[in-house]
Amino acid sequence: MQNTDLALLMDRFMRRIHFGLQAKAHAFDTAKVGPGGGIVLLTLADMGTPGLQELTRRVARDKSQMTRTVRSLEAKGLVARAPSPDDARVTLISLTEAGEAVVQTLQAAVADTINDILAPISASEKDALKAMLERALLDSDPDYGRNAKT
Amino acid sequence: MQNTDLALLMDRFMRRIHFGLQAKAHAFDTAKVGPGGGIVLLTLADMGTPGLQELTRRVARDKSQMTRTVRSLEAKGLVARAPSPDDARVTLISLTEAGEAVVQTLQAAVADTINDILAPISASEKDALKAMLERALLDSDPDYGRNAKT
DNA sequence: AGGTCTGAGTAGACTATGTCCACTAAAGCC
DNA sequence: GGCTTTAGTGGACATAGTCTACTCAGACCT
Repeated sequence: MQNTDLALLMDRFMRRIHFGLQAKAHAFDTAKVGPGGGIVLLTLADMGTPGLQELTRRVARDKSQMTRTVRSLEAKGLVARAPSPDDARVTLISLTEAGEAVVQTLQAAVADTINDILAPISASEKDALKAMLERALLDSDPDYGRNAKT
Repeated sequence: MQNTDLALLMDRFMRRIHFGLQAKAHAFDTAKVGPGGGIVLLTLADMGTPGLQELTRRVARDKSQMTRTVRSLEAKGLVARAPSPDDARVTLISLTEAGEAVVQTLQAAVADTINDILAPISASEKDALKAMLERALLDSDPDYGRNAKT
């Protein structure tokens, strides 16, 4: 019943990744994107060309913060923003060529770090782990969105 | 090879927990301990009476930040600090009665939230998940598992 | 039409965390 | 005794998180 420690384990796991990446950041974070920007870029690679809100919900961060993060990425030439043709309120965000390139290095670095940490875990277990998390997250994507006020 | 998305999944998972807890924080965070303090308290419940550095390593946070977090918890009467009899440099940190009580509520709230999210995952899978993370962390972290409280 | 409401995005202000680095003091070691 | 290491503290600064308020475009009326 004590699932509490699962949260602690995950927290430690995330930090482990964080430090692992940080240790070799100089080698790949050429665009000086930082953790926040990195997550956004990777997510973007996964989503295609979402609106800012979709993106915000996916990475579960605050609207206004996402505005700022995206702006900083735009300033670095890694993402582009364009008004949606369907709805003039939404801004579509997409990776630029340069952004794609950065994503490649990021993915390599992250995969590398994770593989280090997950070394004692077999490939099939890794898949199971991933599938589990996917299933849990897919199931309910409720509006824990701040500002959602729905 | 694409283990990158595992990191993204975990990140989302953690945030889900975070927001889940935040949503009902008013109901249990009577001591207004916040996420940072909460993790420390829970870890403390798990470790017993570690020195500040052991604790710092376990939660993988910065030394000086831990000093501050612990001080704020001490100010709230949730933890106590005492010089180690063995080594005058180390300060041992322990939960007070009040701290234990808070830990109880925290654990209940966290377990509750996690169970919500992990609803589509069977109990045995949860165990497997936990075991996997434990194994991965144990392997590369010499500090893990020490001072386990009876 | 005009009026009102909702949803997307931006901006500001403030708090909390994270990160770096310099510093004191007690051990530990020749 | 001097020299090096280790635990903890404090300061300064950067990044991320939170909350509120605002603009503007669609949607939905009648």
